[in-house]
Parts: sequence; C-alpha cells; structure tokens
Amino acid sequence: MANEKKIDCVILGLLSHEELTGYEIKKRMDTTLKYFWSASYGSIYPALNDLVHRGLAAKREDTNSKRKKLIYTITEPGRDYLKKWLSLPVEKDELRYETLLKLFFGSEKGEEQALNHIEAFKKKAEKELPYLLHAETILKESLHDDIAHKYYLLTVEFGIKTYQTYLEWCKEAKKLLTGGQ
Amino acid sequence: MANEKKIDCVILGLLSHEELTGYEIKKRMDTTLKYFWSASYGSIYPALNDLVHRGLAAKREDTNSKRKKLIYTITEPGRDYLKKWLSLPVEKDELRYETLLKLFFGSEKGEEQALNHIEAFKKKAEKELPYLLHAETILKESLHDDIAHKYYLLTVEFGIKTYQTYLEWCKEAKKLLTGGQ
DNA sequence: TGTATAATATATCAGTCTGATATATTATAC
DNA sequence: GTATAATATATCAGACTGATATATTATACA
Repeated sequence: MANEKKIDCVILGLLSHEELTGYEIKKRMDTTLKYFWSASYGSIYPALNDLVHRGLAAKREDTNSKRKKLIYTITEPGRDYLKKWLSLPVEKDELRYETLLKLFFGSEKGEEQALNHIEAFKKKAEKELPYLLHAETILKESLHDDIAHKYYLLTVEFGIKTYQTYLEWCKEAKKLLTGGQ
Repeated sequence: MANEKKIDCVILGLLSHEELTGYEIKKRMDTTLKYFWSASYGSIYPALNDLVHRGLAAKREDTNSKRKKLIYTITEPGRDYLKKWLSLPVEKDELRYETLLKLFFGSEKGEEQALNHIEAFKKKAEKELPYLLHAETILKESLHDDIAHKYYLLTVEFGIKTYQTYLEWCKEAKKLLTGGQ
C-alpha cells in the first residue's frame, strides 16, 4: 500500500490535468517537471501499458490525426489511486549533485579544477533561471483562471529561490577557493 | 571512457582519504555525503569486489580486531582513475523531490493536504540545519589543518544556504496557499 | 520539386542502483 | 543475565536510466 511506483503516480498526475500520448508525457517531464523530477521512455511506455491493464488509465487510438497515436486518459479508479498517493506522507526527497561530489573530493585535483566545476554549475543555473522567471510571470497573471496554477506557482517559486541561492553560493565558493579571506 | 560508474567514483573518493570497510563506507554516505549523494549496500559491496578485480582498490583482512573485517585501500591506478573522473565535466546534477511533485498535482486534493506536505518538508530542513551549522564551525576552525577541509566546507556551505532558502520558501508557500498572497 | 533535417511517436533492453532481507558477531544498557 | 543496538558482509527482485531501433510526418531550403 505504501509503495506506489513513482512513475505511475507522475503519469496519473499528468493525466489528471489532460489526456496525453506517451511522447507528450515525456515532453512534460523534460520541460515543466524537469526542475524536480525526471523519467525516461524506458519507464513511461511500460508504465502506460501497466496502468491500462490495472484499469487506472484508458487507451484509445487517435483516428483524426494521420500519425499513429495512442492517447491515454485517467479513469475514476486512477483518480482515486492518485488522490490516495497524494495524501500519503512524502517518502523521499533526494538531491544528487555530481558537482558537489567532485568538489568534496576536490583536494585530489586542486583549485583550478574545482573552479571549473563551479563555473559550469553557475552557467547551468543562469541558463535555467530565465525560464522559471517567465513561468512565474505567466502563472501570476493567470492565477485565478485555473485552481491548479497556484500549485504550479509553488514549485516555480521553489526553483527560482534555489537557483538564485546557487548563484550566491557560486560567488562565495570561488572566494573561498581563491583564498580571499 | 566518459561513463564511469558513479558508485566506483564515490568509493574511490572516500578511499583516497582513508582506508575503510564496506560498512564504514555506507556510514560516510549516510552522514557526510547524504546531503548530496547516497548509496545502498546493494551497490557498495559488489562495487568493492569489482574495484579489487580491476586493480583500483586492494582488500585485506583485519587480523587485529576480533570481528571479521575486510579493509579496502586505494591503489595508484585507483587514484589515477579517480583523478581522471574528477577532471571530466559533470554529467548530471539531479534534484528529485517528491514533495514538489505532490505539490504540483496538489489541486487534486486541496490546500490542507498541500500545507501538510510543506510542514513536513520544513521540519526535515529544520532538523538537518543544526548538523550542517555544526560541521561549518568545526571545519572553519580546522581549515588549515588539512587541505581537504576547504573542499568539505564548500559542500557544507551549499547545504546551509539551500536549507535556509527552503525554510524561506516554506513561509512564502504557506502564505500563497492560505490566500494571503 | 526534391531532399535533408527536425519533430513526432512507440518500443525494447542491458546495465545501474535501491530497498529489503538474511545472517552472524560483538558491544552496551539495564 | 539477557535484550537491544551496533558492526559487518552479502544477495536479489524490481525500478529506472540511457541508449538504441524503427517509422512516419512536417519543415526548411535549394
């Protein structure tokens, strides 16, 4: 009961908002959710088949479009399953930063290498921030159009705050390494 | 060449500082590294055997202690392997927060449930912060005793800054949900 | 009009890693 | 004296990634 497969829950979550193909689910992962979650095709497609088997999602072929397309929707049991999972306490929040790992063992290679990793980390944060700030503007404007927007905004604000903190840390980290005090 | 197994690199990193048993490696993971990395016994023990096979680590039995103990050390090829990995660019920094996932889909269950998840998240951050602040003090005091301490401090400062930001976000998130905007 | 390239779409698989479990010994608390 | 915690190694089913395969449709541009 406590160990729902995460991939099932994310997919049902996305399907609770709109009907989607496997390909579109992957796109949502790589754009909207990527700041706090990710998933590969290797888990999405098998999970979709499994969800249909268990009656939590329904599959239909799109006859309108020329391209072969399998569109998935959430069922009532699927919505119940999602709600149950949402009300269970969070099992795990995990940060897995290779950058910090390489810095932790950094004395083996020295300051220059460490500074390179910090610079690369800084560039990634600088690149992502504009997207989050743009999402913030859009969501604030349309906050009352859809109840869900408030919840999206929560996660966007988290991203903005943490990325800004990352940039501050980069500055301090460089100072610490280059011996400035 | 580009795809070194992460578990091998972390273990070699830890062994580059001191000789360790598999059990002690797991303890380092669960205390020092847990803020940005994790690993299970199911990957540690097989990896240790593999590292010995490839000549990157050496194993010896501890004859002093009464308890059966297998102590691992890093070899010169192992140190070369570690240095090579440290100089390669970071492949992936990943944040995987179930809390944000549940908040993103939060409209399905409503504000109360979302506030519960935020409260639990806050408590976790509040619980971890003192350990990081304590580590900061210790490391700052002993900064010149060991070159490695500067690099440890880098990761501790990252933890402190991000956890403090999490707490600020919790406050804002609650305000946003309870309509105080 | 042809054609190269990008985007859409589904699917599979070897290999990595987790979480759980099993087993056994030694130290500590009461 | 004995229950419990800590030390120590090991294995395995199942989850998930990253890569790859395959095919179709849309777009760019010459």
